[in-house]
Amino acid sequence: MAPKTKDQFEEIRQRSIATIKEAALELFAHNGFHSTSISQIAKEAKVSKGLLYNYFKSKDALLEAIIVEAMDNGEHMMDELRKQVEEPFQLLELITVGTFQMIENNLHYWKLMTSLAFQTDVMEHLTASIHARKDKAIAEFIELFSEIGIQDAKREAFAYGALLDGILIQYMQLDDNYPLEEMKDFVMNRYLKDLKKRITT
Amino acid sequence: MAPKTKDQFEEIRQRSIATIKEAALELFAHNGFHSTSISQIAKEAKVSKGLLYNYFKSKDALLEAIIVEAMDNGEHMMDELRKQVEEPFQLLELITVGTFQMIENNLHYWKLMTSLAFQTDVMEHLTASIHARKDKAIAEFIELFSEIGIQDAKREAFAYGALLDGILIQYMQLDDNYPLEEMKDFVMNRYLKDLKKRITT
Amino acid sequence: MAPKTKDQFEEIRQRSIATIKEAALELFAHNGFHSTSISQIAKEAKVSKGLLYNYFKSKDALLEAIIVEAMDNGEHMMDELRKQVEEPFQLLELITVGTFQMIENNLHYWKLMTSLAFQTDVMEHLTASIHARKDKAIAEFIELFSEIGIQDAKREAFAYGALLDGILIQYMQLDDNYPLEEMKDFVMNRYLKDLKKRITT
Amino acid sequence: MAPKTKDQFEEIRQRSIATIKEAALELFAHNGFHSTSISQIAKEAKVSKGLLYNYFKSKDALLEAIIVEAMDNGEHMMDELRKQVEEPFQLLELITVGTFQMIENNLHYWKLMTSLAFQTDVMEHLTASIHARKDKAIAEFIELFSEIGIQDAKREAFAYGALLDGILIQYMQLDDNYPLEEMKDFVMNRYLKDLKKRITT
DNA sequence: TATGAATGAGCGTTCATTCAT
DNA sequence: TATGAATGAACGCTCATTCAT
Repeated sequence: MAPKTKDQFEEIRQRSIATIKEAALELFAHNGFHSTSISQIAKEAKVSKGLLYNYFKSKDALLEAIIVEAMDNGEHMMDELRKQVEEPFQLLELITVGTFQMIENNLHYWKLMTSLAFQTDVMEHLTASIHARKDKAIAEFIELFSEIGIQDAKREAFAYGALLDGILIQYMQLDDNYPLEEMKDFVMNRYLKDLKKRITT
Repeated sequence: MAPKTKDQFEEIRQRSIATIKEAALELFAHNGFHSTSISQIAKEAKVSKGLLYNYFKSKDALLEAIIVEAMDNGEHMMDELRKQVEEPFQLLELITVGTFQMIENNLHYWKLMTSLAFQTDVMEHLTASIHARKDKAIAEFIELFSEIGIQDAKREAFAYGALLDGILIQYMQLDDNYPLEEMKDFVMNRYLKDLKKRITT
Repeated sequence: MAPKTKDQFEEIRQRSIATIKEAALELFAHNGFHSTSISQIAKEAKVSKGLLYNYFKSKDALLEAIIVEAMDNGEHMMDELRKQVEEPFQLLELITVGTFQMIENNLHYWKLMTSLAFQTDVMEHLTASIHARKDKAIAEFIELFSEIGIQDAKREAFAYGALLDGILIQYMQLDDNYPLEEMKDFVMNRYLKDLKKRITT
Repeated sequence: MAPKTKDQFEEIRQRSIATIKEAALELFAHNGFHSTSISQIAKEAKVSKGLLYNYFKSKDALLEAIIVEAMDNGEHMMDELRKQVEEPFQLLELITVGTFQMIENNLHYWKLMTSLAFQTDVMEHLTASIHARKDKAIAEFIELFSEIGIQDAKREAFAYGALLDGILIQYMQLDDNYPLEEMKDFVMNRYLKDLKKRITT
């Protein structure tokens, strides 16, 4: 007879929200944002459309929640790495390896994120906070190059970032036809080695 | 009132087709593929929806025609460059400069192409011919590196391609916040210089 | 923790019911019946939707309860006036003044009531009791004219009622653009005066 | 093989628009604006929902079109009356009779209009032009009283308008229980007669 | 070749109502 | 008594596509 406690409700809420986000991510990633309907998501999450709208006030808001969660995860990973290693060059290496792993482990998800980044019609509805966080990440990356002692840190940071992004993007498009291992080797054993050589001298 | 000749009809056809493709490209580029309706395209092209469907059997087919035309233009540009310069390294430099120019001159268009490349829901309807042509372009690019005399041509070609793609993609996303000139300078005066040094030695 | 007595429960019930009705009236009056949702009412009343449905079996029933309460209040006011004055013509004057005051004090509320009176889709679900009470009020009004000694009481009562209703309705629609004071003066100092003259002669 | 002519298209358009407006008016009047769905209207008009939206960009716009048409008709009627009679008092008599006829002939429609006038949630979406036209009608009505030679024309015009509105509103609510014929007689043979007496003296 | 009226499936979204606790 | 998660039917609206002319 007694109503459910606040904690019980909160647990139910969180479970539903998580289920819905998982279903949405799965479908967005495989079929694209525009080609995925709310009905599909609700069905995949085994939940009514109405409930979905209890938790997310629009399809855009649902997408945004997913993106924000992903950014949180990414930032969390970075923080963890930073805690584990003090030495900045080593940190850069770890970040590089970690980035490759992230994409390989979740290819569909990153394809989604990449496509979204270029779909202005979708992105312009997302809050400014997302852009702010991207800017912050870039600044931190440049700062890292600075700490390493690289001359012209900004330029080198952008160049290195471009190289990584380029590799990952080509990998996303060519899949198994892309020589990912070779390129990883190139980055770790050539590009980064060269970079190190230039500092220490 | 005189009956039109076959040639006259053909000319009308070609003009209509071109007008429609231009209107569609304009709208797709600025508003996105999914956010652009056939009605909008027809109105922009000052043509009826019926006529549009006379020439393109579906929205997807219209998109495909646009992409194919763009690839034709790109390939044509490459052929022209190849005719103008014999020396392979100089050709690489020209291709690099030309690529930067292309993106800068038509930012919206390239954002569209890039976003499409990652939207599996749209791309999977496009014919295999597109993939074939992309593969061919990559092969030719590797071949160019080979001609230049670079060791490990495939790896270096991919790396260079990744660097360029990465720069352009970051530019597309950051717009005016991106240090494009610096990065162009980096590519032309550092990366390519280094590359050249390695051959001649 | 002591178990509540029956009276305590009843008091809680009555307080909840009153709070809900007040919240609903406020929202119906300002936003309209169809444009007000049960969720909004529950939130405004700081009560759960479930509780609301404990007390009112549907949205329509809630509306009906509000209307019935309003009619009760109106009838109560009339009874009070009748107790205070014996002389019928004076009573008519008081009723007239009171009616103007009622509408001026609660414009939104009376707009709601008026609009409802013409919305067959809403009203047809309300019980017959409302119509019965309206008929009774009309009969009493005619009776009052009869007591005053007016010839052709029914006709005159309807005419006077129409005049008042018309003024109030136009006031509701024109708001500040309506010469309400002038019209009140017209009713009290012309129409009623004429009426009186006709009796006493 | 030839496309339809402009005129043919226009005729088709006008026929469809008229059919849809008729169906919508019928349903709005009997069931209310909010309780009538676009689907119902489309079905009643034997037309697809899509076509309805070809001609009316929203449900609100459809309602507005209906109201505007009605106002046009009303104004047209007034103009016709004005052409037929020069003498202002006689014109007032004709307007009065015409108004009664209008409401009697189309009771459901006027119930709709009246209910809408009090539903702020619906009305606020309608253009200002409607309010402007109402203001103009009021001004002309006052002007007519002025021409008749009535002292205090504004006040008398408002009072007479209120009386008519009041009668019609009560008639709309009481239907067959309302002594409409008696009230018409009251207006024509008492109220208007009194009015006339006051001028000529 | 060319038109645009017409369709209908499906979209994102809302909301009165139910129910386990 | 009291909660709010959950439902699902229905809503207003869009749009790729068809077709008679």
